Amino acid sequence: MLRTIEKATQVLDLFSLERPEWGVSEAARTLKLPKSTTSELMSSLANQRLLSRTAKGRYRLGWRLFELSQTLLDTTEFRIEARRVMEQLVKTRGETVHLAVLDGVQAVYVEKLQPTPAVKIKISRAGARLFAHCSGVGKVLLAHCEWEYVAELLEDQGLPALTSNTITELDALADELERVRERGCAYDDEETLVGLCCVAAPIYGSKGNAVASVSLSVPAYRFHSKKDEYTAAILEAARHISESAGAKLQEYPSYEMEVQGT
Amino acid sequence: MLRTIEKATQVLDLFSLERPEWGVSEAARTLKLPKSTTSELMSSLANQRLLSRTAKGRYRLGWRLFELSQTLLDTTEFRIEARRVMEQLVKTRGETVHLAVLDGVQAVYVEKLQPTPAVKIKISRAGARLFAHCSGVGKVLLAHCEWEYVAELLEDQGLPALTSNTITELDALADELERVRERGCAYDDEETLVGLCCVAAPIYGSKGNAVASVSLSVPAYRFHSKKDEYTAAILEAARHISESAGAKLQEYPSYEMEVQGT
DNA sequence: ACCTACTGTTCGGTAATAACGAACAAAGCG
DNA sequence: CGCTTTGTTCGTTATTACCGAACAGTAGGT
Repeated sequence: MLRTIEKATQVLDLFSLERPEWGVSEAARTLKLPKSTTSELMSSLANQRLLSRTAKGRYRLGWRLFELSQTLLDTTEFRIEARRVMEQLVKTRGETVHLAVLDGVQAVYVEKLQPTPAVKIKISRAGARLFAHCSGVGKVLLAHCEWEYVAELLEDQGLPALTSNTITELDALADELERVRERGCAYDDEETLVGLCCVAAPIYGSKGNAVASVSLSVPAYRFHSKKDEYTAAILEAARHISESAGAKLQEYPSYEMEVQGT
Repeated sequence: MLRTIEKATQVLDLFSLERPEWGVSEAARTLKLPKSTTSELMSSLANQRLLSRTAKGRYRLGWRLFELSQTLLDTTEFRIEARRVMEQLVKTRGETVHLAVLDGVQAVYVEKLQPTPAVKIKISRAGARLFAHCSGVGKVLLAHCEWEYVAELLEDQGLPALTSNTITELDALADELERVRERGCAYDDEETLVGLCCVAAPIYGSKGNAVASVSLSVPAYRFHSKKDEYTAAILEAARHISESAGAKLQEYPSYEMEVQGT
């Protein structure tokens, strides 16, 4: 583990929605690093365009992060088809749809679509990281990993209770994941947020492994009566995406040269 | 300049649309670094989730890049309003619209919208980096920087000729940028790609500085006859975005807690 | 089922280099 | 104007990233 890289990402992680701009001194204080060290770190990151300098010598996140993120997205096979199916799902069901991938032992929202201006779930957003043990998408993705791996990482992180329904014991989670595998989808019964339920289903890649998960998030009072209906819908959506995921590989053909347009 | 960070970004930059997956040995050969060094680099980046490991011990870009990119986008004031105006513009004009920011001495496309399935400009995409001296958006952004700064950076990079119309001399560019400032917009007369023209206008931030640029890209044969019309359209669009950009700062109010949704 | 050629990772000793505190100039503010 | 705080620079010390070789595991070909 290279310490410079560790520190560099600590710096990058400072930047948030609430605090998108940092000075060297503030950062140094927060990270408890010497000012000179922090200065060199941030200056180097800025040279690489992972940070950008503001007029006043302060720093913001740099656009190379956006570039890298775009090539990540554009080489994620299932994303285009997933988006198509998700739009369809939002239209027919009128509920919020999420797409997430597993990153370590946490899940990351890749996409979020919600019915135009209806009941909005403000809590989530694309790029947000969430606990896997208490979310529908998270449980689906964990269910398709080797348990040993999951257990080890979860021991370090713990299973914080976000609501009274959250599963907080490793054994209980193991049982739950077994059920998820059996029935082919996961439910979140107000385990993350009181009043919010969801169904999530796995998306399989060309090699048959679960690469992502889609979910339908519905207010609790509306969810239970139509549970089966929602379940069927998300399963079908996930199947559609999975089927075209393998084939979608051919849809990135040449992209030819790195010619620049205007 | 910390060498570890320099090497880390060299590694990150390996990943592209054509080559989204790299092994340690391949990377080491390409970067001309010892295999062990490269292994530690990539392994450390993976620990920080800037890379992710595939099943077979190879590497892909990591989802933390997406997270960081999203907070960058979500804290870029003008983006939401820009998108709204751009959609409008595509609808009324039926031509491709770009949004770009300056990053160093190059421009980066932040957004690209094109009329549904019409004549597509395949050359550009969001996240792409392009030479500033030969593109509409690029010239607009350069025009609003201090010339000394621009000149210095351009000397290092040079002014490669992408077509016979490309400005390749620093003096000529200085004159051109002066014209851009005077008339308030920049033209790209097949300077990047033969057959493609565009008009670009600056977006001003709350402090009156040019923070981004929007452009309208049109095939040459269609452009010249309607040049004035397109110019008026892009200027108005840019003005709209600029006006709401200052105010848009208040639209990110609390975002409250980092509660996680499902 | 073999063997070969490759993969990614581990391990120490060594030399390069990142860390650090102090001194610096510049900007912000009272 | 003077006081504080900003970001950057500098030179020395000790940390630490580098490197080659040896490692275990896999894929491919015979």
